[in-house]
Amino acid sequence: MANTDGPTRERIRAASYELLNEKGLAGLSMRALADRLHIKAPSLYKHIEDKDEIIADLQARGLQEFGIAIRRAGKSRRAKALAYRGWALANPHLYEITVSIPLLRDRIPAGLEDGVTNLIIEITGKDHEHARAVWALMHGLVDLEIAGRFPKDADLDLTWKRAVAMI
Amino acid sequence: MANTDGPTRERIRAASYELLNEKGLAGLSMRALADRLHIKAPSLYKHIEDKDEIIADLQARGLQEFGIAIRRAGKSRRAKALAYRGWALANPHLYEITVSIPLLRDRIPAGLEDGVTNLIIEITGKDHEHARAVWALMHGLVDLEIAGRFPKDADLDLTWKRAVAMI
DNA sequence: ACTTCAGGCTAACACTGTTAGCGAAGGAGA
DNA sequence: TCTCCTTCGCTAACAGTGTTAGCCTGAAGT
Repeated sequence: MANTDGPTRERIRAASYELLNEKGLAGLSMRALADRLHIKAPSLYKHIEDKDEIIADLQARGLQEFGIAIRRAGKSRRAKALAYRGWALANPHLYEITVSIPLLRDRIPAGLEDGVTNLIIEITGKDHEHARAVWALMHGLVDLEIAGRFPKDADLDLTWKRAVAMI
Repeated sequence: MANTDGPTRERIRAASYELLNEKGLAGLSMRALADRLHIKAPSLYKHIEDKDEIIADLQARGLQEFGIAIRRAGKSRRAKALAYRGWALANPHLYEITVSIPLLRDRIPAGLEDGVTNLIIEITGKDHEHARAVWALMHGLVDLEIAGRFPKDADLDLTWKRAVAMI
């Protein structure tokens, strides 16, 4: 029987977190992960079900840490918005894994996604439709910035200032 | 010598366009592409350099068709915004290939990316910073919608109405 | 008729996630 | 202590990915 909750499993989770942050989503392969733990890739499957379990775990950690960062930020909409950008740029791979591949809803703790969504709604203080637009605005800015879609000489600080003013 | 501009190359381009729209980015493999042309995968390399050439070609077509759709829309900001959403939802895979993987700038026609960027700036009629925020807003809305991040019961028509009002 | 070459082909390589099955180490019970 | 069973490593392998090397055939040019 596979050990799905032992100390090795915890080490796998920790190593995958490091690997993601260092090498990005594309660098997160089962063999690279196994190398880091000085075991062979197939041995990972004695402790976890499949790669999606690792993905889901990282998505959950991403959502959680993101939520904490937003909560910690100052109360003003401006502070929250800058915290959004700041966290995403500081953790681009963690941000990527939560937004640019399908969210494995069945395998992350219930309520986690809603918790983050509600957090954004609280920030705006208005209705859900407005909150979604604000969320989309911040997500779009970060996504385009990380993807390098804005020209190098773009003044993104100023762009964010304008964006916050639009809210 | 490889034939890099013959009729077969044109057929490869056409087939890759179909394949992308039918099966999505994940379904666009060299072997699947070759199957559609009734040849074997390695034979593709007699006509093209590598897969990135196909990706770049599709990104260029995406940008071009997107630009046309936006230009054709009514002059109002609202009409333009709805055209943005409409085109992206009607061509999700083409939209995806232009925004969710790195844009192969060195391999798409010069000026194409700037053309689309300028188009968005024209829509807002304001400065670049404002235009970028508007672009991010629309991109974010579409990206989150395609990724299924909004709840099923979300009224996205209304969300877009609010978003347009924010512009 | 001879040569050249475009454009197919198969075999293979390095990579991906994953499964089957083997073997050694350690603990539990007689 | 002997035996048994579980845990947890391992290698070999499979199907998939993009890609390269090298072979062969048919057609076109001189």
